[in-house]
Amino acid sequence: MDGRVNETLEMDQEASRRLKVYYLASGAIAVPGLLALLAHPGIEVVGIGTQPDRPAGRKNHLTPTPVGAQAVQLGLACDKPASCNDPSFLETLRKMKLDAVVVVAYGQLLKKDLLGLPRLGCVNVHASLLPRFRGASPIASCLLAGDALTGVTTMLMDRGLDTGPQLRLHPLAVAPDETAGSLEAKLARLAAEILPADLLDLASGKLGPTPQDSAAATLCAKISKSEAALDFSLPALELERRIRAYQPWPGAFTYAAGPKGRRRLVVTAAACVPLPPGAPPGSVIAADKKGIQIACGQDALLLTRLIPEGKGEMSTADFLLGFPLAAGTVLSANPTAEPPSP
RNA sequence: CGCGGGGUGGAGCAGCUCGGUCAGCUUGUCAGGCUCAUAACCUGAAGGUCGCAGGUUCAAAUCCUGCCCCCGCAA
Repeated sequence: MDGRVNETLEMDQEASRRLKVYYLASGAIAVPGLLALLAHPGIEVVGIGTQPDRPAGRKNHLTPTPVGAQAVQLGLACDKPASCNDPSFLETLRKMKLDAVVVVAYGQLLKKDLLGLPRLGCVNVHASLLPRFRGASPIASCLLAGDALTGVTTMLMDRGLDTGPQLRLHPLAVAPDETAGSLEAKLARLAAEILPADLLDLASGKLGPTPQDSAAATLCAKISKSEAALDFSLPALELERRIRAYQPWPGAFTYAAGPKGRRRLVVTAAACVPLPPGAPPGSVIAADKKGIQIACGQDALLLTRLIPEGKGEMSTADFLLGFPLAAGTVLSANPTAEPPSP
């Protein structure tokens, strides 16, 4: 390549000072960070790696990860190793003489050889204030817990799951109506803002790793779809948090019986309203322009927006115009039988 | 070729199996009325190429073919 010659000539200039990083990431939350690094004059992104394309979507077509898709859009090459610990992939990285590997929502564990490969190590951006919510679902977990504050943490990776020494914590306030989707977008933006500086500060020695307080650590597991079934025997407060935490995925849902049979409803917005105990959980207290009010284990949940199966998102008021729900109807997460089932 | 639902006045739906007063219902908008007042009630009005393009037919929202878009499941 001709470019390489020029690069060499300018080595003594800024080129030699540019931090050479490899970006290893998959999820949407990692996309703004990639763009930020690409745009930063002090950083050279020498490669991008992501998880292999997987069958996804309604046609089960092979689909790239959000990061992979972004790379295509930018016209950049993108590695998709089946495993990032494969010797052949490690060899590719070694040749790049990397200062750092940046890992954001990648989805694979990095093993010892890879962790020790870059000069400065592997830097991870995690979507919580560590050591709280180590693991796979920090964003949803934060909403489920009702935390008012979360953020992103940069850390040097070690062999544990989000256990490496932290570099910096960057807090972010959680809005009362925050959903996993909105929070992810905010955290992605925050990550993009702070990532270049944290990397450069690490390189210059301005920033050093601090061990996490493991005693205060909490773990969060991957979300399973079954969690998204609304169990109205729980308190309304709890359910309202779930609706936000599981939005847009997997989508908190229930079923309602209508003229055409049971219909799956994904609830996208709801509010808690006080209700004296007594009504059976899941029963409709009222269904009007304000929404569908449903009795819960404690208080009631006012559903205000939902996605009926096969339709787009709509307000419950609109939904009711074409799907009348009488007070007393019982909603259940069980798709087949009536509530009193085996 | 993973399974399935849907695109009908601004919004949510019915009608499609058995083509022909079916362009209907609820809601919203506007006007008028009732009322101390109203998100309540009554009367009236405006507003639609029935997703797009072909085809069959005397006649298609309704049957046939192709395409576009949206959504639930699964992954």
